[in-house]
Amino acid sequence: MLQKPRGTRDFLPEEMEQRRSIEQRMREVARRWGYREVCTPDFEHLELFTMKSGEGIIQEMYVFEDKSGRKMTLRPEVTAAVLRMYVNEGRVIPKPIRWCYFADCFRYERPQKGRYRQFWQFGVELIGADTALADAEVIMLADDMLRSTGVTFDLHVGHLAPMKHILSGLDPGDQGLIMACLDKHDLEGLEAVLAARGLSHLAEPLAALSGCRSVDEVFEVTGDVPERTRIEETFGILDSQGVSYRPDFGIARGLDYYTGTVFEGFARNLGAENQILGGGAYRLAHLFGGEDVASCGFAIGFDRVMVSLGEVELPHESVVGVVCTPEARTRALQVARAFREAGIRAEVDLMQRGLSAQVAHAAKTAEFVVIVGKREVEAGTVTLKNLSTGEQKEMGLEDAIAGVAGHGHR
RNA sequence: GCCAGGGUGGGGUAGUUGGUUAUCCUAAGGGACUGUGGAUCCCUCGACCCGGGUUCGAAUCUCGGCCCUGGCCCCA
Repeated sequence: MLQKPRGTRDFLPEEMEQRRSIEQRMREVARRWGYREVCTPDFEHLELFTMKSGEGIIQEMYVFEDKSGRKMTLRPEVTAAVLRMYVNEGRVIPKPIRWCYFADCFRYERPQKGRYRQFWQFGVELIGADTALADAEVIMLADDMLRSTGVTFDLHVGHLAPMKHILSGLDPGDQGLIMACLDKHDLEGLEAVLAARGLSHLAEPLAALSGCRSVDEVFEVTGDVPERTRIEETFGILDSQGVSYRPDFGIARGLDYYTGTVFEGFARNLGAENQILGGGAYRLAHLFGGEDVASCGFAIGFDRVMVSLGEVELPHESVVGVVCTPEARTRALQVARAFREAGIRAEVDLMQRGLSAQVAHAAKTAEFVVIVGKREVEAGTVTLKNLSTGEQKEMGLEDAIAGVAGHGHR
């Protein structure tokens, strides 16, 4: 049998309905905050992503040549494309620009729990507002959106300036190593790296920074930094609005293009792949030929949210099985149409089953059965049977529709 | 890329000192049953991940690959 490609999934209707339901909650939150949906191509010029993230990412993307020999790739993320779109056609739009997207992305990596080669991200980008409130809004939106799904998570918020201040003057390679240790809160590894480079005097401030649980403590470690006022204002807004988060000034990994505020979210009940949110303030537009513009955004790992949530309860939907005898088929199709026009899901037998088998089948898949046979055709009625109670009654079509509509939601 | 554990009908499983036609449950289709229920009974459909090796004989042993699961690395 032909297998699906590695790291991809098929979704049966039951799972799709759950996914759409959670997606809809996220969309609704984005809408309320004024973030309008955009869509970019599933594939882009390879250059778009190498410009943003370097040549090293090529091995982790689905790269191909099109028939004209252009280097293309399936998108591994959406932010670069949104900023390209902004540079291409968004520059004349009044600022700030609030955009969101829900899109599948592709990365050629080893699959594991919560990590797939095709996966979905729900993200937002706020473009053109360079204020503390802009950063805070995006964080509050991320928090609101994750809460709407019901996922249990921890929100970490930080800023890159304090760490960069301590590390200023070191060579970039060493900075990277040190930041990786801090990001993992690996203090032993940190000490080893520092000792090997004769930088042991940095161990104490870096460890202190990693342990900071409030903004005040950060500046006790670093002293004044130019970004201090902005940082204090951002965190102050979050505090004033009762956002539940943990200050984390060790956030550092994989964030080369972030410029200031950074934040991450972690699902509490997932294993190794538990990060469900990543975002921050960045500047990218200049890479794609635009004027430099401040932006802030995030992406939610939709599939991980779904793994974390497990089974999602869906609203009840009444289903009607329309059952008929052969001579009543024309009338039965009219009856089914009338139910559908009233917004009720109605299904007819396609298998030429006998009446008994039709009812038995409906009992597996529906709450109601509407029987249309010779008797009903002659009387101009239908028989409505409630399959959960077993009650049945012959009545007019309008009454039957009202009876079903009054039963469930939707 | 690294480590570990796994792959038997659509789903779940039994079966490995190598030995007939591979077990059971479930789902699906049909029938018993031509105007009324998921029961019952009967029938049908349907699997040893792929390839090489050892052997008279491989689901079982062996090698390679593919895929899945958990962890590491990475994570734009």
